Amino acid sequence: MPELPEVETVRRGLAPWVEDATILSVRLNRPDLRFPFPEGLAAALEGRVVTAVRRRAKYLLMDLSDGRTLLSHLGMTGSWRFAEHPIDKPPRYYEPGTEPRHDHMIWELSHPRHGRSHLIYADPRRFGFIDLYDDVSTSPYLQGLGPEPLGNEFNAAALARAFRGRKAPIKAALLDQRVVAGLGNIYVAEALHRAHILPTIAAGTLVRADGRPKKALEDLANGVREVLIAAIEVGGSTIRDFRSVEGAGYFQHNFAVYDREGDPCPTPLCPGVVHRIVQSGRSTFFCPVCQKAP
DNA sequence: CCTACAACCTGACTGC
DNA sequence: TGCAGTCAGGTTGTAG
Repeated sequence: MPELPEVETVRRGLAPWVEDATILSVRLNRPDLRFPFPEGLAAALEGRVVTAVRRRAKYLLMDLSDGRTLLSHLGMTGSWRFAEHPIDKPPRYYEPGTEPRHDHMIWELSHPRHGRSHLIYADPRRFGFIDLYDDVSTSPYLQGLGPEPLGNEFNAAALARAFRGRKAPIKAALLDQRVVAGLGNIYVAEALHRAHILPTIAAGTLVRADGRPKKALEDLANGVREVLIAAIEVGGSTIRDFRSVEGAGYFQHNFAVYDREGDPCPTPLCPGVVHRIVQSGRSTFFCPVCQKAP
């Protein structure tokens, strides 16, 4: 899935075209994604205006004119895109026999300035999901999420509070959405490399005995922020099948370590080579020379 | 509290 | 060309 930069890229791509648009019709091509679609989803959406497109962690939130909010998670392979073809006679979405297999939900939109369009949610692996709330802040998915890494509450002190006493490897701890919300396998690897921290060390070793953060945690908080900002600036990463609303992102060309096993470490003057190990079943990429224990 | 692993799915790629 | 095996950006639940 899309991690935070990819979801933010999707949000920015959707917002200008979807905010203020009326959902004229909703077509569901199957009953479920990872979970069943909410009861009466199509009827609940039809006739509503989308008033805002927001993001929290890796969740996309669409506020509706009746006060409800649609929450969507893209899983590993979910995407929102507009139909490429001209919209003439809805609801004839595709030529017979040419319908893409994974276009699971299609909205017909009418926008006061941009006119009509079809917005499609596709998801080959169907790890994504959609839900609808009267008050989205009550959604169990949003409960317990850590701070937004680009918000004011995220800093070294927040990391120190979360990591104090924890023996889990720092890589696993950063993937924990309760610690900081929105990081995934790619950006954890990149942030740890920027901060020159070995992914295998226990998270608690970055906290001083008095509970205050060691210098390395300042570097880590900065590394997280910097890598996310840099990725958002170029539209996120496009690997395998991720696409933003408007097309490809380019951050994959800037990976320092992710999926670069055997490549020279890009840290200036570092003679190291990128290694790959497996931690809790997932690949970790790092440089064993310039990434160290504190 | 911790780790490992399986499960949910399809598609892309590798090696034989 | 085909086929089996492996791996993939996430989350959740289980067992140990």
